[in-house]
Amino acid sequence: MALYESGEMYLETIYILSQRSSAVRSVDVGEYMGFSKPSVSRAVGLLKRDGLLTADAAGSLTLTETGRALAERIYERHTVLTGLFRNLGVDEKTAAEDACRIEHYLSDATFEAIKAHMKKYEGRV
Amino acid sequence: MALYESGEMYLETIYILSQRSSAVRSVDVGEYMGFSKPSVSRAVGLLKRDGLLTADAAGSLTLTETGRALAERIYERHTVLTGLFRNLGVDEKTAAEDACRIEHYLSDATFEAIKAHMKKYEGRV
DNA sequence: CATTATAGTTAGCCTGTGCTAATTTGTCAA
DNA sequence: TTGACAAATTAGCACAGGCTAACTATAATG
Repeated sequence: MALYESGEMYLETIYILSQRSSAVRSVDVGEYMGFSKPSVSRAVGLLKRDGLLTADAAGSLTLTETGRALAERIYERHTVLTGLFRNLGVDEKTAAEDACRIEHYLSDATFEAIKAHMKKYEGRV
Repeated sequence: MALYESGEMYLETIYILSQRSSAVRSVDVGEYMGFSKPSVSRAVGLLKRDGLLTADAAGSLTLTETGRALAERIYERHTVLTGLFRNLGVDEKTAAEDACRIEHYLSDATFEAIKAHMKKYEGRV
């Protein structure tokens, strides 16, 4: 049950939308990500199959413990990396876009090193 | 003629091998990257079609101006990113592996910011 | 000369992940 | 009740980029 970039992006999106709204449906995920309904439908089906989320009768999506943990992991990477790039002088939008692309590919070791570095400099520019 | 991660990796590999050896053949590229001969054959064919490299009768591969420029761009990203991670305390191997994965996904803006930062601290740990 | 090893290509398969078209399902208003 | 819209699904396509199997072509060696 390997999780690829795509799956991580869906989890992260559902996690973010869950914090803004009481109910997250597939159609909301598709709109946020700019993907078609069938693409979301399949992706959600795979995540469901892999035990990372559940859907109630109304189509409202809820991350499982495992799913939420994975989503939080990616989301933390997203925020820390965005912060790193911002600190280096990159504009907010570009920083977030770059973080979004590379957040899936960093090893734990490297991410932890970046995080430690950011912590050390937090509060300063 | 969009160049994807795969194409960039092949160019970078050919560039690296070219600096170590007088002649680089497809089989050398495959061995270095751990890919099969047919995979290399197709990739090289695409790069040839796109004007990024040429092959002589003996099968020796040479990057064109455009191809070499692209390879150097990626290789620079590789070295700078590896240096960044090393500076943060990541071991050489992991730093290089991570650099290898994300070097394709950074915007120019973010990479230039990282490079400027590295330059500022060069000579120090 | 015949055999064998090496290099490259062709054909075709698999998986991930997007898409459109068409269909089902469910709710809500005329 | 029925017609319409919104949400979701199914079927099937495209493309990137790996793979194996099998073939060809060339070079080296007994």
